[in-house]
Amino acid sequence: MVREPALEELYQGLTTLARRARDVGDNLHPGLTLVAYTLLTQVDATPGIRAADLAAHFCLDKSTLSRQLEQLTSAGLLRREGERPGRRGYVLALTAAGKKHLDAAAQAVRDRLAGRLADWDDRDIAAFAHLVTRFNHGAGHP
Amino acid sequence: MVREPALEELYQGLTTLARRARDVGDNLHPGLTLVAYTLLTQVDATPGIRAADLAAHFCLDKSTLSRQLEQLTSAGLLRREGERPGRRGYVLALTAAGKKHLDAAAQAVRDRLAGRLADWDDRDIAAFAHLVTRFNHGAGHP
DNA sequence: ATGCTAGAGTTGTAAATTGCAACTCAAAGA
DNA sequence: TCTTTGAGTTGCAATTTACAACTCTAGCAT
Repeated sequence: MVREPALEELYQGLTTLARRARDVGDNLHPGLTLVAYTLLTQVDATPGIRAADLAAHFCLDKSTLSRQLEQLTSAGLLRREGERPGRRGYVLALTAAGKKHLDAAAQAVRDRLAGRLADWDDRDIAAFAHLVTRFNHGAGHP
Repeated sequence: MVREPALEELYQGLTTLARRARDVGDNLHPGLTLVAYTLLTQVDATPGIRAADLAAHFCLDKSTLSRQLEQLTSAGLLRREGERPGRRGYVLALTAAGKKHLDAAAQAVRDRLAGRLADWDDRDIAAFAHLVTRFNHGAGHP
């Protein structure tokens, strides 16, 4: 198999990435934890999303999400909207403050990331982004 | 800028990856935590590596590594060898048992990952692996 | 309608992962 | 020889997470 070495390299790279995440996250979006950033981003990108959907997306326990969403809610960044007919639970949405914080953090992320990838060309960045997205799509529902 | 949307997609993908890491790791290499797997792999791949080098590589604190290496050592997977002249600290190396566990885990990883990427072609996998590696190389020393 | 089932969320509890600060120890260098 | 500095350890606390047991209620079948 030609792909075996590549699989190994890939997994090693992904695990390294994962273990560095806290450090990178702290540097990249000051003021917003990695947890907060990922949740706000996902809520913003997925209208009508509920806590259970977030749990499935990130492969986390309901209880973990419950507590983290509680924090964001009482911080005024997130809001629980009414239910949707045909589905239980409540729908999540950003507050105006949440949207503002997320936008600022996203801008900071783009700037920092652009700096770190200054010597990459546009095609490589786009390819990398698409591959990561594709990888994440396949995962989570094995 | 054309790259702005790609940067955003990339970072979102990377953070999602990071937050799923525990779950993925548990599934991928049963019996070895994500921490243990990453450390053993790195020690195996980098002869003469020391604790401080690992800390730098993973952007973690010395104390974190100290404790994690202690666990692996007392589990009989890792061994502290003598010092190297001109450099302080001691050199880490896998024991026979550590090598055996790591090899088994790596095989499991390849199998599982191959299953998850069954519909990818070899070129995409290789490209993904190289991009991740390149990204990790750039990071950590800003 | 009535009642059962199952999905959504919360809370109690415990474990794992990590960082910071203060420390010891010994090697490098002046 | 003596000072500096790098490597590692330990005390402490915060964060992140899972599992289990619970409540509540919407949806379904009878």
